[in-house]
Amino acid sequence: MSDISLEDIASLCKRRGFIYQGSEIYGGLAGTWDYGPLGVQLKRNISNLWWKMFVEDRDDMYGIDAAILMNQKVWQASGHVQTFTDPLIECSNCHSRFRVDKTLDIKAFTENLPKMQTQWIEALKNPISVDGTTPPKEQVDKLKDYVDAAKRFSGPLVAVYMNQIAKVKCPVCGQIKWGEPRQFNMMFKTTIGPVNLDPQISFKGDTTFIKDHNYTYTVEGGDVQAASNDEIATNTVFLRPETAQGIFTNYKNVVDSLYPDLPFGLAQQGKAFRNEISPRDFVFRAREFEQMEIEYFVDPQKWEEAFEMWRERVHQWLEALGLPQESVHELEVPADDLAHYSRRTIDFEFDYPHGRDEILGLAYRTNFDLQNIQSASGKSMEYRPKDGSKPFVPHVIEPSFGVERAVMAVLVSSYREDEIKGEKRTVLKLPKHLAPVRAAVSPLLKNKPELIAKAREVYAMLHKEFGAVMWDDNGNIGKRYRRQDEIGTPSCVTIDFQTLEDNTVTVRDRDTAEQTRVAIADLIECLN
RNA sequence: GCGGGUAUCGUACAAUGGCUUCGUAUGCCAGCCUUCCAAGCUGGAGAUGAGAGUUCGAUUCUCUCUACCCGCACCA
Repeated sequence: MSDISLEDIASLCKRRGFIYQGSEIYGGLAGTWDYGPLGVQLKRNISNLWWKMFVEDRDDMYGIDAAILMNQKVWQASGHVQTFTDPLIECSNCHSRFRVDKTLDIKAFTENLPKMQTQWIEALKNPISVDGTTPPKEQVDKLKDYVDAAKRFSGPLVAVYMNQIAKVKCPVCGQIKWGEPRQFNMMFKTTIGPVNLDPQISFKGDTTFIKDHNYTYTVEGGDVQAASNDEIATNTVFLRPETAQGIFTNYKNVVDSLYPDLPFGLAQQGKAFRNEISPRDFVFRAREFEQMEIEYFVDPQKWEEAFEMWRERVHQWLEALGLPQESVHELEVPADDLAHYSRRTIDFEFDYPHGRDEILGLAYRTNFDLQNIQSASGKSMEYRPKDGSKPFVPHVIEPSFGVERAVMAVLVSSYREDEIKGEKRTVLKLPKHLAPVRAAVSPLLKNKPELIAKAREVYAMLHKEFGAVMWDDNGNIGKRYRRQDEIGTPSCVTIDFQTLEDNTVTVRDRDTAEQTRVAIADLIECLN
């Protein structure tokens, strides 16, 4: 990538009304971003293009728009509740998971930690094993992992990780094969209805049980103790961490109402929320973001051809965004890194200023989600082929897109600093179909009423045709061109004295700075 | 979450324990001027992220918080 920095982009975005820090006036809120007039137009142009390419232009695709708030069972069935809880460690042997801070005694390790870290770091500098030979690479790498983990986690987490060395056994299987401790819960929680309802009180012997929405208390001899805050209250709902589940939960509705031929897909655009530990890199990783997702339902025998079809479509999409081919990379996720539900995944990556990073994903999710819904709801997710052959639960190919990541990639790849006649300029070479302002209309001079009047006519005409057309009579003509360059306006239309005589205008091109004389009658066609 | 850095008009930078509380450029607003690539003139609005502390006095020193950037980690 070039030497464009994220700060250059962020600065331009703020200065020209694309993107602002969320809640900025109150000091901001980490991981949130607000779109200004130009930003929202750019973003919409991108998501509208997506909708057109993947829904409207296809016979096998249908749109839906599910609620953000969904029954908590959605997230229980999908596995999100289970895996998105407090810091956990997993036993790699029996896959039991434990609350790091509750399950294990950690005092001894905490005390020994600094010493152990020092020893490890020293050992890494000169990796020689007890018998004087160089240890195998895997062993050294493993040791590096330990040190990384030690640096990464503080307090109880580190301590638990130390258990690997300190021979604390898994309470379930007795083995010592702990994975890394992890913070799992990334779902935002909220509550439906009033929270402080009257608690239910019951008695048994000398003990009083008080249960309200979030806690069960036991009262013995005057002490009240929280006995459990682990269970999810019935009025708890989660903000969706992905839009995909809104599609899966409506699969049956769509089949029942439209009965599309297989294969078919459902598409959805919408906000999703993740409580990221550290939002980063401008809008790349935010706590509130927008996804565009497709679940494409297929006969399990035919998943590979569908996968290849989408892989090709994804490339067409990236091309339509105007991203340079050399900045886009496919990363085949290795089998042992695949999510448990996936049998194949390709991450599509883009060269952002902060490094190569994921812009979208393409995953074969098998029938994992529909199967889960079927078991959890007790309702059949089977598809009955119209030829009378045996019903089955369809498998799924999932292309998943992040809107902000697309916006950012488009901005990055169109941002240029070049020169016109020895003067520096900043220009966004946005594809014409994405530019927030399609064209700007200017009277050559601001103090000549006849020019203004004519320019207003032209502006009205173009505004009616394209909508996103800007009137600009600020400063002199050169300034206006530069201003429009900076926001990526592809064409500037200028009304001069010749216009008054022959009804032609000059159209100035953003990229070449060349001007052509065009009859007003041909203008719309010319700008198209 | 860990470590490092930053925070001054919209933007990019400057300066200062006080004196009239802050300069420059650009942008912005009003007016004039201007016949195609950031010309010029006049006038104007606009800032020390938030909160505490030290001090006679803090934008400046200290602490806390918040946000962003960089390096890790995380990204199911």
